[in-house]
Amino acid sequence: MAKKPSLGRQKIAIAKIPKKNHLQVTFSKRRSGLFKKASELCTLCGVEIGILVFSPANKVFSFGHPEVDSILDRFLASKGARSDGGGSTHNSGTRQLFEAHRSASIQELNMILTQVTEQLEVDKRRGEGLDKATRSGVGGGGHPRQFWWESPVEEMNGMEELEQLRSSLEELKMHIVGQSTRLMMDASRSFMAPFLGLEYTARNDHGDQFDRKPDLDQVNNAAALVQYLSFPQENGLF
Amino acid sequence: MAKKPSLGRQKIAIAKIPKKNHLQVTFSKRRSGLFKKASELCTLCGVEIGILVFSPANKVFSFGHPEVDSILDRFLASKGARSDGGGSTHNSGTRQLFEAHRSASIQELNMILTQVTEQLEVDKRRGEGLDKATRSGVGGGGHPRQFWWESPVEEMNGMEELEQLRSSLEELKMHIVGQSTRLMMDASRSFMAPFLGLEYTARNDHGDQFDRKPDLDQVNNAAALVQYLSFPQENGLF
DNA sequence: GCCGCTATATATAACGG
DNA sequence: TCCGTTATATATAGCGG
Repeated sequence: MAKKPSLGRQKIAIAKIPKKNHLQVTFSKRRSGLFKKASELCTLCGVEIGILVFSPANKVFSFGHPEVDSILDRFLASKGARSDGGGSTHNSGTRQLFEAHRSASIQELNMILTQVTEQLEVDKRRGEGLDKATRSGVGGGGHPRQFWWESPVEEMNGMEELEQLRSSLEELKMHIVGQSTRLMMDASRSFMAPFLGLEYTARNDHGDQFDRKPDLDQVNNAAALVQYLSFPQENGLF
Repeated sequence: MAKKPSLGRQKIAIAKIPKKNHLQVTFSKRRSGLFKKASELCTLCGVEIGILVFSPANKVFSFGHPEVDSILDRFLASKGARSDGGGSTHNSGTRQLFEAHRSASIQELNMILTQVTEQLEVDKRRGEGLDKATRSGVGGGGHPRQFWWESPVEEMNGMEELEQLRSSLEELKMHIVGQSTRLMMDASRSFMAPFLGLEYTARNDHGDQFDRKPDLDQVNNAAALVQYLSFPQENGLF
C-alpha cells in the first residue's frame, strides 16, 4: 500500500520562484520566519532591529524592535550628532576595531584565495595546453603568441598573471559599480515603498512591532527608505 | 559506549543571554543567519528588503537588496542638496561617497590580490626552468612582449578566444564575489559605528548588499590602491 | 491567503583545536 | 578569537482543507 504522507520539505534552489502562487506562499512563510528570527535575535541579544520588506505586490511589511519609529529616530539622531567631517575622530579604540576588522577580512580573504587559486590553476592549465599546441606548430600559422593565455609558462610569469588577475578584479569592481547604478535606478522606480507613516501596527509576544502598509506612492517614499538604510554611509559626509 | 562527541544543539529559551561571550557568539551567528534568510527571501521572491541592526556594542549592521549606497547616491544627486548648501557642493560630496565606495571595494580586492601574489610567486618559480629554455625564441631581439597588454592591437584577432577567456574570468569573478560576500556577511561584525563617513560594501550571490564602515586609514590606503589598480585597461580585453 | 501536517533541509548551541 | 564538527532544534516545501 503506497503511502504518500508527504514528500516532506524539498530542497529548492535559491533562485526566483517561477510559479506565482508558490512564490506568494513562500514569501509569506519566509517573511514570518525572518521576522521571528529577528525577534529572537532582539530578545536573545538585547539589540535593536528594524526590517523593511516590500512584497511582490508592493506592500510594505516591517518589523521593529522596540518599534520601527524608534529605530528610525535613532538613526536620525546619530546622523544629526555628527556634523563635521570626523576626519580626526579615530582614536585608539577605533584603531582597535580596525585591527579586528582587518584580521577578520583577511580570514575571509584567505578562503577567497583558495577559490581564486583553484580557478587560477584551471586557467594556467589551459594556457599550458595552448602553449603546447602553439609550439608544435599546430596553431602557429605565423601568428606569434599574442595573448597571455597562449604564452608558455615562461612568459606567464607571476607579474603577467598578476596583472591579468588585476584586470579581472578591476572588471569585477566595475561590474559591481555598474550594476549598482542599474539596480539603483530600478529600485527607485519600482520598489522603495514608504517607510514613514506606517499605518497598521501589531506586536508579537516579545513586544516587537510589526507593521504593514498597503501600496503607496513608491517613488516619493523611496527617499525615506533609502535614507534610513543608507544613513550610515552618508554619515560624516553630508 | 559513553557518547560524548557533542551534545549537539541545545534548546535555549528566548530570553536575554546572560553570558556575554555567549551572547556575542550568538549575535554573530544569528545575525548572519538573519541576513542569509533575508537574502534568500529576496532572491526567491524577488522582493526588496532592508535590515538595520544595532549590535550590543552599538555598531550598525545593515543589509540591503539590491543596493543601498548607490541608491542613496543617485537619489541624493537628483533630489538636490542637503544641509551643506549648494548643489555643486553636494555633488562633490556625492562623488566623494562614490569614490569611497569604489575605494573600499578595491581595497578589499587588493587584499585578495596580495594573497594571490604570494601563490603566484610560488607558481612562477616552479615554471622558471621552462621559462629559460624558451625565452630566447620569443620575439627575437629586444624585449619580447613582457606583458600581454603590450601586444599590438592588430594582432588581437582571436576574439573567440578572448571571449572564452572573458567568460572564464567572469566565472572567476563570480567565485570571488560569491565567496567574499558570503563570508563578509559573517564578518560584518562591529566596526566603526557612526564615526566614520565611508562605507564598505560587498555583495553575496544574490546581489544583496552588506555594509559596514571602515576606518579612515583603510580608506586612505584604498585611495592609493585605486591609483595602482587604475592600470591600463585599453587592452581591449576588459 | 491562512492553518495543519509530515518529512527534510537548515540553522545553530556546545565543544574542541 | 576564529574555525570546524556534531547532534539537535527549527524552519519550511509540498499537499490538503
